[in-house]
Amino acid sequence: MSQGERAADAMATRYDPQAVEPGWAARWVEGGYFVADPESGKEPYCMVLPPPNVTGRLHVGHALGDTLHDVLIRRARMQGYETLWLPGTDHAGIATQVVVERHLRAEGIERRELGREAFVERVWAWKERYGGEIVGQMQRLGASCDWSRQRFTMDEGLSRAVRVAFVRMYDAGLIYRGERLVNWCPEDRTGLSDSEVEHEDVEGELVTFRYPLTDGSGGIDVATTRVETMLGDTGIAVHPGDERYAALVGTTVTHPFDGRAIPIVADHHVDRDFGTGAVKVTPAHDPNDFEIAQRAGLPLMNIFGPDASLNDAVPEAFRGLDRYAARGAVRDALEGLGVIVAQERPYVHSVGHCYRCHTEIEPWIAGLQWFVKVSGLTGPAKQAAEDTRVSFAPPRWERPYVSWLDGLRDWNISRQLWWGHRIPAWYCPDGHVTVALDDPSGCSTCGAEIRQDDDVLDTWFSSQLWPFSTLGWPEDTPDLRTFYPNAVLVTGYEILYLWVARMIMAGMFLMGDVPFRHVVIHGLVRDQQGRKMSKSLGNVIDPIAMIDRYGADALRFSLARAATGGQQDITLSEEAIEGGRNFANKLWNAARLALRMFPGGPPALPPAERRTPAERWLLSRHEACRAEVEAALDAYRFADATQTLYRFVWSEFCDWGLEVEKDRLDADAGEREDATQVLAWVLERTLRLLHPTMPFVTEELWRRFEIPEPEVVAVADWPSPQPALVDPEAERAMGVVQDVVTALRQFRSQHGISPKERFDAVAGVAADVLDAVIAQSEAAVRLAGVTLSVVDAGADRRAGWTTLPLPDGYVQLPPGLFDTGAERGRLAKQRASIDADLRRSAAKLANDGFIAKAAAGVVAQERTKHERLEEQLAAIDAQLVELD
RNA sequence: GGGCGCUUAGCUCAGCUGGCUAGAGCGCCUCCCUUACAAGGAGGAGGUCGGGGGUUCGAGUCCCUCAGCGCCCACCA
Repeated sequence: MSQGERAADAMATRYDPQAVEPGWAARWVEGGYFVADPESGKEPYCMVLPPPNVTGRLHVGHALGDTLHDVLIRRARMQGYETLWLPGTDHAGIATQVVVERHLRAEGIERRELGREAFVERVWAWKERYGGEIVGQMQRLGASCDWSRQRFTMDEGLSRAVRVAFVRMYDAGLIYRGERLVNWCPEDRTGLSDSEVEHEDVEGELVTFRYPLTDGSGGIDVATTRVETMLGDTGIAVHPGDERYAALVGTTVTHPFDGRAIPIVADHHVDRDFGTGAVKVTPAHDPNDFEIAQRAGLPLMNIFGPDASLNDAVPEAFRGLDRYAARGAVRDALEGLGVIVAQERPYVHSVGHCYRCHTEIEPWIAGLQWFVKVSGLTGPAKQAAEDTRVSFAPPRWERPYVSWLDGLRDWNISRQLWWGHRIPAWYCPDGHVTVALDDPSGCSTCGAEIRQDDDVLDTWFSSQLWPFSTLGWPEDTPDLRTFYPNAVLVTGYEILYLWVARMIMAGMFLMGDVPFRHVVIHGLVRDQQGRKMSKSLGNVIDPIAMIDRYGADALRFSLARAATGGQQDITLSEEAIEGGRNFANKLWNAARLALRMFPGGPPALPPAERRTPAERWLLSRHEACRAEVEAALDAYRFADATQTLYRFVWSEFCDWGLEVEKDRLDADAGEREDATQVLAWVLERTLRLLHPTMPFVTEELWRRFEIPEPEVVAVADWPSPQPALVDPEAERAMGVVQDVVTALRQFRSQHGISPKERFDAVAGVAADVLDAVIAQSEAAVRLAGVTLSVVDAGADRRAGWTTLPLPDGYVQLPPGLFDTGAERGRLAKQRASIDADLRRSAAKLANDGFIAKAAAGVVAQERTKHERLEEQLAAIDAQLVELD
């Protein structure tokens, strides 16, 4: 008994992922296969992991992204690139702060009581304790990251990068400080950038009420969805060209609650046709009103505190009310005054919400904030896409990217949080600003004592540096020199603006080059009904539970197969993952059979003249599969690549290749060895093609080949093209064998003939495939359960036998095997179908336009088809006559 | 208001530059525990390709239009 025999015999009838996956995950890391060497001289291929929140756990969206990354990087590694997939985590300012705050509150500890320093310490402790979880989960998934290069957005190097970026942008005039209305989240108590605000339609109420003119000559009607803000109105605006109000511009109205005189101003922003054509202006709580006020010189009147309750600027009766209570109170008060003109309800309008806690955003003056001046950054970022230095897959994402840049407004980067990169700006009592790389000891202007800005930077400010800060920037490191720009960025479309666009802007400005050459955009994972996965719906698929149940390969397979670029999102179900598990098992068992007699070592194909037609067919099909996988992955068509492999393994290698070769595996030594080598050769290469998608099972099976070098398939060569294996003749011959077998099986099934019952059959095949079909007839005999003779289709047919027409030949069966009536019915049905096709074909050929205009090949093909159908029809008719 | 995507079998989806009889997985029906695999094998049923119009010899595929679903962007008082 050879070694190979023992290995195969030792294989269980079922593949058990749990038994093999942890071992390989550990072995890969121990072997250092994923550790990049910037000095290797090989062509680089680098990707950075979109950093998950440091406190996060792996969800199925991560699993999708990680799988696609891993498919690309594992293939690139096998292709001989110097690969680096750099992992890490994000400090995720608001999200993490809120989590820790909530946790502390449960212990009865309030953040503010704790104080800034102590609180930040607590967050660090939290991070140390729970931070690494997602890394372990990614390893279970098989992610081939270079774990030795793991980074965190707040580690020392990256914090330095943030400072350098800030200072450089400041020095270049791209960062400034200003007082503006910001998107304030009253729950998280911080300002947000425009990108962090999610607009949603909300049912509200449009109230129209009347402001009395100060001179007592009447009133002016204004409409609003937020009546409570009238407490902070400092103006009324009308369109400059609106004749209805022209005479009133320059006069004032009187505020009904506090008697303030409020000027009526003209502004082009006002839409004459909306409502009454007059707008109340609340500059401190509405971005448009803020701008109108700037233009008209109206004062700001802040009526809310940080929690969005009314402050002391409003009449006493309203103080302390939160904004929703205030809305009702003010409306009632107006009602009491009898000045409400109309109430439209429900009135649907769009309202901004915090992307973290979903609280309604309150436009608010939060003091001086830092902004990134985007006008200096968008141009190169746009240009990079337009001249395809950055390309998108699918390409349709380029347009939204460009138009987002076009409409971009300055980016508010100040966050009123404690967890994050503190803004490197210091202020002295005289108001001088010091921005410095290293903590300064005094004001850079006057030397006075200074105090650092209390705020931290937007999390995305550090994220935008990720493709180069993780490589060592601002130091000029070997990693940075070798791996920047990254080859590919893989991410979901939901952070195209938040993250991708900003990395490109930052990369162009700070590095002078794009951060990555290709952006691969994937969708959201939804459940089978297309619903978003959510805890409340109970439809969340937990990737770790799936790995426990079906194995990581099964999960990866199902995700890769679902990742079709066509539609926006993908659907996933547990059944789909089960399908992946079944496939891994199929592969396992195929190997169990194919390697039964395999002696070990690199498989070697026997010389061409010793290969059977079926073997030549299998090799040809394998090469076609290889080429298709290659093309699909080059184009980031993950689903196509996966599906192609699935089809080849299951429907070709297993269903026909192995089935036909079984005979030879049982034959005597020479034949058996040849067959074993062919199957092993194909299987071994197929494992390599499959490895990026299903790394564990392929590694486990590949090991059984006992190939001395390399030690793992993870670093084996990616299969190279084998054009010499393309063999159309063998494909045609094997096609005929398949047709013969299938026709016989159909016949058997349709007539309820037991699989155990053997009968005679004659296959008539074209002269040019005759020898090849004869060579495979033994297999055909076994697969169809008949005693088969193969003859030239041109020879005389057996009288009295039933003829089953094939696309390319026929099969004959002896009489008396079946019920005549049933066979007549079967033939009649078949005849109808063929007749319909024949008519369609005839009509086409009778069409002069078709003959004249269609490509010659198409016409010739149609003629061949027509002839074939005619022959088939004739055969059936003869058959029917015979039966009568 | 602007833009994008989707609508193909009971379900989830493929169908590239228009051209064999529109495919796959799951589900369903029949038969089979045949020594690689019952997480399997063999066979089968099931589709007016959302509606309408057009271009073309020929349309699931290209164009127009209508309808429905989903998403993104927008200063919708």
